[in-house]
Amino acid sequence: MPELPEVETTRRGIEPAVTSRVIERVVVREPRLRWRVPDELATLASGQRVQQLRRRAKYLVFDLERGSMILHLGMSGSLRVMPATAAPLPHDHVDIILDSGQCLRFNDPRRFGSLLWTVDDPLKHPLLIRLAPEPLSEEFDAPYLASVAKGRRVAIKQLLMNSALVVGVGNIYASEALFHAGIRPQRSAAKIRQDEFPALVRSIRKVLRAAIRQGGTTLRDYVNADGQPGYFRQKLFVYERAGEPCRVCRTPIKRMVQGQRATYYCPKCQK
DNA sequence: ATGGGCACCTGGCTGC
DNA sequence: TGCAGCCAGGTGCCCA
Repeated sequence: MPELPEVETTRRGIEPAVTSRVIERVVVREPRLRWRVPDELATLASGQRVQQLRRRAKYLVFDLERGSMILHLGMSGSLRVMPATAAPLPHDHVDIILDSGQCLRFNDPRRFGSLLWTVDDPLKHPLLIRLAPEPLSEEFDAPYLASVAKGRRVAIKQLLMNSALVVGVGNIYASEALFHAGIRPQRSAAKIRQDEFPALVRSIRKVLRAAIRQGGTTLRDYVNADGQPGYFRQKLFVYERAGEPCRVCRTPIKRMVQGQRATYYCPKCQK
């Protein structure tokens, strides 16, 4: 599910409810997520005040006084703020119960999400340490993208989804950014011209920022901290629009498969 | 080092 | 109505 805009929307929605609150207890109803939720997490996190809630790529990092929780929403996860007394529904795997009487409830039908614990610098965690720069940071610019694309024979769309090179861009926003940059998804990264990188970087940033403004994209499962969907779906130019007219030139949008993932593009607008 | 394919899991939809 | 088959916002791991 969630790509950077949905994770960032979740972070912003949850932050006011958790920052400076004490975690009273953690209820793990289903520990079998992508990685088993550590048995000791509930005990170690309980009684600790939340110092800050950060996002790194598609991970949420809850920094406590001693240790951090690292949470990933996977494909179908969502995190909501609600009264701790609310009855749990199917796939409500974890509750983080706060001293405010509210809880953060983690729901994830497919269980591709994860909830981990570390007492070290969370950014040095094995899952986070190799992540590329944030696409909305200054570090991510045309010379950077050109340098990581150099000599890479993979398709540019798959390169954009490689978290060692670019983070936060998943299946929706890779297709969307390439549309706005006028680049065909199947072109080899090595064959992107130098003069195309600035437009591609601008498109990635523009699409991610615009999606955050709309509260992300809801296709199926995703809801924000208040249980509301994101509204960026209405602003998608190609994703899940196969056969429909391009919003710019009316040519039917095409669908193809790359690396076992659907890719959408306009055969006329994208070269 | 790079790239391709598989695995993990549940649920919704399509078409026979 | 039932059911097989396909598809879905991610990503670590294994293999060539």
